[in-house]
Amino acid sequence: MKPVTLQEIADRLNISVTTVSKALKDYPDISKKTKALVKEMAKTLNYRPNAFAVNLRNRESKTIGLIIPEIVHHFFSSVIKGIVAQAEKKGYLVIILQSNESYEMEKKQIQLLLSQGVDGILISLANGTAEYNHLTDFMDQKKPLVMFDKIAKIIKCSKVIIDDRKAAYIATQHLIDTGCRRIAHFRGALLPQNSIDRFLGYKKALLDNNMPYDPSLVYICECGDKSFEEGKMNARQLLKDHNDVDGIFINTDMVAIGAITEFNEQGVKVPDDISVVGFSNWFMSSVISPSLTTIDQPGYLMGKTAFKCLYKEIKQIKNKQPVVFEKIVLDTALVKRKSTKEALPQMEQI
Amino acid sequence: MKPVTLQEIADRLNISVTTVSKALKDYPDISKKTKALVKEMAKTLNYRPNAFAVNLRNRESKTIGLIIPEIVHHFFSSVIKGIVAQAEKKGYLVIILQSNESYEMEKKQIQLLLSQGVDGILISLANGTAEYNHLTDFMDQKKPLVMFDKIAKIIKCSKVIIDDRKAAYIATQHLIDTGCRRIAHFRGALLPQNSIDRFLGYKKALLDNNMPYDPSLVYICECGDKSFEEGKMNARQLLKDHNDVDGIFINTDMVAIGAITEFNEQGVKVPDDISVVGFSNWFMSSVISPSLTTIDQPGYLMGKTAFKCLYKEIKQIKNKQPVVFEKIVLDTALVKRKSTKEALPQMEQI
DNA sequence: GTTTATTTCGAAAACGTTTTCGTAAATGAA
DNA sequence: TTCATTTACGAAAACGTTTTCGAAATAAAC
Repeated sequence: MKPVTLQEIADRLNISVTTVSKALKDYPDISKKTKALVKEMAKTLNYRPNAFAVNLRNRESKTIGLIIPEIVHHFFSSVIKGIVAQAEKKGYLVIILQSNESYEMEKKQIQLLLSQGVDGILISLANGTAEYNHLTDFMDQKKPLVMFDKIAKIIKCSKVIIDDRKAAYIATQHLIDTGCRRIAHFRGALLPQNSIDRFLGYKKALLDNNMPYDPSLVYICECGDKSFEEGKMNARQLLKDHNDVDGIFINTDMVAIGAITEFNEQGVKVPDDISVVGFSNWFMSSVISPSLTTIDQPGYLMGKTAFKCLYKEIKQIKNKQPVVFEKIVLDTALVKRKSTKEALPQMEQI
Repeated sequence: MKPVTLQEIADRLNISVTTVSKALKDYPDISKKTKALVKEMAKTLNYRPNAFAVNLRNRESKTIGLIIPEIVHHFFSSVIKGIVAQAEKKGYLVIILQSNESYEMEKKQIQLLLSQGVDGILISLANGTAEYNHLTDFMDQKKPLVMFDKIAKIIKCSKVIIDDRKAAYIATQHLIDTGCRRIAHFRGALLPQNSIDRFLGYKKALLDNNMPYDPSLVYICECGDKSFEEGKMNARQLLKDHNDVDGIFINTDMVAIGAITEFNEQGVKVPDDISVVGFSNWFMSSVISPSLTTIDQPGYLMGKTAFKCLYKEIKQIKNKQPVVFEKIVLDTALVKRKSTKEALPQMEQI
């Protein structure tokens, strides 16, 4: 009942462990006859190499770690799917951990992955992360780390992102193009780079259109697991504070859906009274009423790309080649739906 | 720059590897002084045990495998979250694989996990799975496997499920209680147990209420990643086939949302013309219009429970205790929303 | 027939840890 | 002092694999 080892095969064939090992790996210095014999025996005994021994010997686990802020999340679960699918193709397995947007957890988890001996890490930073020693600790072990979506500009490693600033600019411009003249912004937490960039894109679009930037129109939400409620609350507050707002660009779809729900309940017409643009293109956004105009964020592709990037670096390190860090920017697209009005004909076109 | 080992610590302190190992693990036959010395040195050198060596020696990886049909799925991602959280508490890491509802993939993935040396497997079966040798292969290695949600009755192992039949009965009864007299059912694929059970619950509710069971009112959908379209298609077909149907019990929320969308587009009023009850209670269901009456399925709890169950068995096997298989049935609840009418006063109550 | 090249195999070390068992030194009892 | 006990440590084997290196055995070349 014991698992069968190389020794077992060797004994049965009256040859050495060395020969068995080599035969199974098609070393050129083993005769065809022996190879056939060994492989047959391995098959009949249903031999499978002991991963622990292989790992120890080869100093690699064919396993990578993945840390994300939140698993129950349309975007992130799409990313997971992309990563897992691509990893499996290359014979890699993925260990998933959830930081819950907490720096402390993230730190612990990196240590955990380090002591588990993963070959690399893919990470999307927690909102609370402002220090990066845990990340550099990992990279100091000559192991690759690739950041995606929520990154830290300051850290030297490969990154897979979208152009948040540009996407936010386009989203805001769309509000302007469809007639909005006083546009609010529900931004994300203060630290994350993408939340900052989206805010900057929003601001730039206003200024480029000669519209004043008014800080009192910017509301903050953490975008954690209470996003929906945050959206409702912010919307309620906005209606109290400003009765002249006719458009909002919102950091993420779930918050936008909360806001739309609040507007619906209060009898505020979307888009006639207020237009709304979200961010991420959750599936849900296409089925709510009115359906949500939003920025499509390629989660699956981002996961796939991030793994490819990590894989490349794992290989480079293994082959003692210099690793060159990449910054890959994926395309986004504005998805026009019913939460914004039809675009007005532009002056230039008349 | 090499990772520090027990040997390194031993050399620096002029003691043996054995003593270092024992000191770090607080063996009683090492003096307090030596222990202190060793631990201090370990700390200053930032020693961390080589997981590969530990695994090899201890024959365990502190890692479990998780196979689910689909990652981008509200219910399953909730399950993942529950599993990962609970596993981390116990020092276990979770490797995730997605079967894509394919038996072939599922089989390959079990082999992969086996050769990776996971300590146990949690699995929710693919729709296509009708043979179970890959599962018994794994269990033959004296390693525990726990099934959840989509299970196979025939396999002897622990299971964490809900009472699908009862839940479906309650859902159908609710349609009857609110005045529906001709009730259709969009069922899931043919093989999965839960899809069968939900169908049986639907049927029994009809018969218990002296309503005829009409097979032509049962539509099948695969409930894969095309669920939304399936819901729309089935709804369209239903409207063509039967103009007298006034209620539908639908196997899963995403399909129900597709159906409601189709009804909305065709001007069929929900719930006035047709009432709809879904299954799972995706978050989305609370925000679509009309909001969806559905069965709440405790994903997070199911994940948590499944891991606990697996963990118990891992311990039992390690301690050479007999393992007793459990069948844990979690509670569900009917969530009444706007896609069904108010319940009629019952005769008995008048 | 001798030398050289080629083919085929195996001994042994290494990866880093854990644990059994033995033993020397220190302590206690007599 | 002597014997028994306790305390503190280390040698060595084991986990199963991979790879280097050397050595037979065979074939080829002269």
